Amino acid sequence: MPVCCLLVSEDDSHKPIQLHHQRSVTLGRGQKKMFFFLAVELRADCSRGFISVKQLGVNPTSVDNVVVGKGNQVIIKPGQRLYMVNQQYPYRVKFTEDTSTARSAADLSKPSKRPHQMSSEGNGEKIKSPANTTSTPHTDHHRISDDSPPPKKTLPSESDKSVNWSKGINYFKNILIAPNFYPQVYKDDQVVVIKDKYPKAQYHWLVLPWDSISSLKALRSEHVELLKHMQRVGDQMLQQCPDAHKLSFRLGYHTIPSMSHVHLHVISQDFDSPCLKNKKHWNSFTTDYFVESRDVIAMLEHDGKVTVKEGTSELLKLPLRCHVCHKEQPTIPKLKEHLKAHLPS
DNA sequence: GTTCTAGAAC
DNA sequence: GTTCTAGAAC
Repeated sequence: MPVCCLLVSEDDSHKPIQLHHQRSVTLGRGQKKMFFFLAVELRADCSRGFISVKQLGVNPTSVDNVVVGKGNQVIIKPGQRLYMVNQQYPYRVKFTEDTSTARSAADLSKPSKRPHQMSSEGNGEKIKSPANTTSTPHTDHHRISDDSPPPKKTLPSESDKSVNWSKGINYFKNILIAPNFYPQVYKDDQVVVIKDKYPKAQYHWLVLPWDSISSLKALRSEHVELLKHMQRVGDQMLQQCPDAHKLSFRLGYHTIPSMSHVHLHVISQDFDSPCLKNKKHWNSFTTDYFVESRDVIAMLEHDGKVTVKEGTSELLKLPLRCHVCHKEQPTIPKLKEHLKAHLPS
């Protein structure tokens, strides 16, 4: 077969993917089962000049304006545009005899590849953010975007209806497939940073590893470097935060997170947010329910694991106490009124 | 994780 | 009467 089929990334995020005649290639099917939702199966027919596209996972795939849908298969011909992950990654089909610029699709479907790499290569890739497209002077190849404080009210979204926040996989699914509502402010080959959908302070980011770690209990010595990296990335968020000089921040973990995917909270200590509504919210950030990132790392280095004291969940029921002056407050509204006194002028 | 709401607290 | 919380439902 003299003709070669190429899937060309329109945003030039990587070299064209070469597809061989009648040989199925699955993109986005990583080592981790949780990423199966991203998978798309491609099979080129070089003699007839089309690629059949089958959406295996829930990752919204579309050809031009037509959504493929999970389990469905469509044909894409030269001139048509294939989108993966909610119109994020556009591709065009090209049939050519020149294979010099192509990168074998086999490379992309290796099990060790993480799914977000299906669109680009290397560490610290840039992130498209509709909110802000300026680069920061702090990094050469990382783009950190949208450093404005969170809006007082969050926008409703279609995807919210399908969110089950208690399951890490769904949380991840939404981070990846609905980037407009879960803006990725940074990502590299190890982690992704998003703004907390329901920020409990003026600045509240989550640093999530691509590789799923269910809870602090699952952490082992081998995770030390990842956790250190997460903390560095968290610190980097502060470097580009315009209010970092006047606000204080804490970086840490909830000992018993409701979301089953280890994530580092980077949160300013003003706790000035309409999303902070109840005792559980407050105590989860101001009691020992919240453990400092450095303490988790130290524990892991020292003991090879992280132990959570029994009865930690009871801390969430403690009376409301100001984290600055430790004065007890009777209700959330009173606490919020009190906190204003500690805000920087 | 959030939203909703009955009933406790005031 | 209103405000606020806590627990069920999602």
